[in-house]
Amino acid sequence: MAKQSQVIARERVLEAAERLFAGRGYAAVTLRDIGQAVGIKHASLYYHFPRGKEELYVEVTARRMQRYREGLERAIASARNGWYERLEAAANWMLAQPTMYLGRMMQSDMPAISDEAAEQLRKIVYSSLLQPLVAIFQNALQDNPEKLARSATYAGMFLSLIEGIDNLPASYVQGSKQELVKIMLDMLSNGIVGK
Amino acid sequence: MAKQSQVIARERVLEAAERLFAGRGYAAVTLRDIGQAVGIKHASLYYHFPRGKEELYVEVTARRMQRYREGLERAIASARNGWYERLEAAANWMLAQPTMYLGRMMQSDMPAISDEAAEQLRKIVYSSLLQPLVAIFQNALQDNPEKLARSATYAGMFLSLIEGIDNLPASYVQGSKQELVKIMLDMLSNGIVGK
DNA sequence: GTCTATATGTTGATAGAC
DNA sequence: GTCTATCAACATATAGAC
Repeated sequence: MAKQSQVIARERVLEAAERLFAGRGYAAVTLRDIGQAVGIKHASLYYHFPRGKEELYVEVTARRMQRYREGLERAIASARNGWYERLEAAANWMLAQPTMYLGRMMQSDMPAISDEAAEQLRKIVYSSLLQPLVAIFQNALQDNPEKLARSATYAGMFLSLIEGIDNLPASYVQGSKQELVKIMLDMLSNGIVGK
Repeated sequence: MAKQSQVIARERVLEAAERLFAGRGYAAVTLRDIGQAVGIKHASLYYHFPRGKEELYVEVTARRMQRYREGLERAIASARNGWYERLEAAANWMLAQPTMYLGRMMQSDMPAISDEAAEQLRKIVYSSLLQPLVAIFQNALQDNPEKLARSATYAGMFLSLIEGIDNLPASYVQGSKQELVKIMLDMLSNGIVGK
């Protein structure tokens, strides 16, 4: 194939790799898969990413998380100014995205790459996902110092619940995702059982 | 090595395989790893499990989940007879076990095995983890038909929260796991923010 | 029951031509 | 920039001796 612009070729590789890694995870995607998706041989990938698969994975994952964070912050900012509305906007936006596979990322992909790369990515992933949510809780809990200090914990719980909605089998979660978000937010507001 | 009792040899293989698969997941464990852990060559594993790695994985995972369910039910039964105490007992018991890696199991291991095996295991996993929890919610919500119908959803949310506690990085969850359980249960009782 | 030997496939990576 | 060719490493799995 004819020589292409350096930037364009590299960008096409990044896009294909991002789509594949995000969908199947680190180990299940081979360099040959990525090459095939772009239309080049896998050996040619080393021209753009001399250090190979891991370098490619780190770069696309970092990129993906940063874009995710931007989208999440935008979705939150565009909601009305109450904590309920902001959490609802965050949840609905996240559930409208392709599944994040956070569990696989943390429990399967990270252990498969070098410790340094994993540590770097873990920070990016959690700051991208959690910080926008932490801000909502901090704002909502201003009047309650004890709970305010637990904003990060609440944000983590919220994130876990979102992930759970994406993962639980359909047979266990009757109703649409939007309805589940309402149930979830109702729980965060008033509790389930009442003590 | 001398010939051993059929049952004993097979059992030793199962134990080693279970420990390895539970810790590292399906793809990251090789038959050589399992053979080495037992002290035999990997080819010998085919004597006990003629259909190879996948058969071994399915058998140990099903076994593990059934034992998990028994332990969970026992922990719940030994708690005092309120929903709060039962959920607390369930949570603390689960967090005292080795990490389940449910996300990895569902998002990485299952896609790596055959569809039939995956479907079979998914049912076992979710029934083992969720049914004991569903029973608690059903009991607690008897007086509220609308919420009672959502018992499975609540149980799923509870499970997601437990998983989340196991997964979130230490920097985001100050405090011990027991304290986190209290925070979580307080949220399930009364909500976080109050509407 | 466990061994050795081997078949067969896949993977990430490198070297060098064009 | 992309190619072909090749490599070493490692995987699952099978055949047959002991």
